[in-house]
Amino acid sequence: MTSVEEPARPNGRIRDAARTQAEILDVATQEFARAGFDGARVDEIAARTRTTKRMIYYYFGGKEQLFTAVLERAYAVIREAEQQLDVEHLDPVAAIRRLAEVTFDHHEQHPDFIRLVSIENIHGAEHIAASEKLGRLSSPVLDVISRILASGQQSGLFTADVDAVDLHAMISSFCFFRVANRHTFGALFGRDLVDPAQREHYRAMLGDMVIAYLTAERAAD
Amino acid sequence: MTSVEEPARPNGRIRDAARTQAEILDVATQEFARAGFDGARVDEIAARTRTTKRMIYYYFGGKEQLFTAVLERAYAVIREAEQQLDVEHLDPVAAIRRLAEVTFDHHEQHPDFIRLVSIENIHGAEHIAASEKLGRLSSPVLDVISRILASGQQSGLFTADVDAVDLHAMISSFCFFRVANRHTFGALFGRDLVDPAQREHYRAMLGDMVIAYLTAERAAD
DNA sequence: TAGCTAACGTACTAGTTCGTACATTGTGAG
DNA sequence: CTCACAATGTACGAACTAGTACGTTAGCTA
Repeated sequence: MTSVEEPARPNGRIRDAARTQAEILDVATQEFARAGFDGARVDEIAARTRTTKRMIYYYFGGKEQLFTAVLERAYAVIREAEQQLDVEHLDPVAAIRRLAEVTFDHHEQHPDFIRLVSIENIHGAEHIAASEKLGRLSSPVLDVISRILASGQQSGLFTADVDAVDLHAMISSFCFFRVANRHTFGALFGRDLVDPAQREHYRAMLGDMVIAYLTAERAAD
Repeated sequence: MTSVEEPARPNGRIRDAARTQAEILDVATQEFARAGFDGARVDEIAARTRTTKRMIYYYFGGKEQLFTAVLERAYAVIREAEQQLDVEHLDPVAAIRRLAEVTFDHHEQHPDFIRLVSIENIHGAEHIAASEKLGRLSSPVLDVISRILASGQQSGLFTADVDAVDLHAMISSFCFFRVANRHTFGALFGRDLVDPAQREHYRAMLGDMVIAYLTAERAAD
C-alpha cells in the first residue's frame, strides 16, 4: 500500500509548502462537497492527506477559513474558463447559444463546485462575504453577455427586456438545477437529468429556450 | 415571558400527542432549514419546543427519521397547493403562464422548503429513498402539465419537443435558483433576485421564457 | 558549517452532541 | 374506580470533534 512515487526519505518527510497546501485544498474540496460544511470532518480531511491536521490550522487557520479557501479556488477555476470564452466572432444568436452550451458543459463537469455553491447558500454566503478575493470582483462572463446583448438588441434581433445579469441568471438556473437537484428530482419524478443519453436533449433545450426568449415577437407596450 | 395560552396545569403537563408531534416538526423544519442536516442540533430543536428531547426520539426515532418526517410534511404542502391548481378552463398559453406564476409564487413563499430540498440533494436524496410516503408518488402537477401540453401541441400552437417532466424542470429551475442561490448570486453580482421591487420583472420573465420556448417557430427537421 | 526559521508531527484537551436508562404522570377503557 | 399503557420529564454517558501545546527536522543563508 505504501506508494513509492516520491524518492524514499528517511522519515518520508519532504518540505513543499505549495504542494501541501494544494493537497489540503484538493481533499477539502471533496470532503466539503461530500458532506456539507458541518458534515465535513477536519480529521477526515487530514487523514486523506499526506500531511496532518496540524498543517490545516498552520496554513488556513481553521475550518471556516479552509472552506473559504476552497470556495475561492473553485470560483477561480470557473473564472478562468469564462475568460477562455471566444464568441465575439459569432453572430448574436450563435454567440448566445455557444455561451449557454459552455455554461451547460462546465456545470456538468464540475458537480463538486455546484455542491459547494449550494452549501454556501445554505450558510447565507457568509464565506464569500468574509473573502477578500471573492467580494464583488465581478465575473468576466458578464462583459461578454453585455456585448452580445447590445449587438443583438441594436440590430432588432433581440426583443427581450433583459440585461446581462438577468440573462446569466436564466442560463445558470437551468444548468445549476439540473446538476444540483439531480437526486431529489430523480427520486421524485424518476428521471435522471444528468443521464448521458439525455445530455444533447437538455443541451439543445437550454439553447432553444434562451434564443426563443430573446427573439420572441412581442406586442409593443 | 411565560405565556398563559393553555389552562395552567399543576406541572404544565398536558397530553396531546398530535400537538407535540406537530410542534416538533415545526421547530425541526426551521432548524434543519437554518443549518443543514449536520448543522442542526437536536438539543436546539428540543429547547425551542414545549416538550423535551426525549419526545423527539419517542415519536421519530432519531435525527435522520426526524429529517425524513420534516421532508414528508414539506412535500405534502406543495402537493396540496398543486391540487388547488385550476387552469383547465384557460387556453394553453394562459394556462402555462398561470402554472408558471403559481410555481414562482410558491417557491418565493416557502424558502424553508427550498433549503430543505437543497440539503436533501447534498445528501443524495437518501431520506426520500428511505421514505415510504415520498417514493415515486408522483406529483399532481405533472398531470396538469400533460393535459395542457397535449392540448397546445394538438392545436399546433406548441412546437417544442418536451414532455411534462421536462417542462416542470424548466419552470422549477428558474424558480428554485432564484430563491436557493439568492445569497451567492447577490454577493457575486450585486443583485438580489428576491428583491420585491424586481418581483414582477422576474415573474414576467419566467412566463415569457416558457411561452416563447413552447411557441417558437421551428425549422422542420 | 552553524544556526535560524519555516515546515512538519504527536499527543492531548475541552467542549459538544446524539442518544438512552430510568422515573413519573395523565387518561381512557372496562 | 382502578389499572394499564401512552405520554412525558430528568439525568447522564459514550463518542466524537475542533482546536492547541509542545516538540522535531529540513534546508536555506551568512
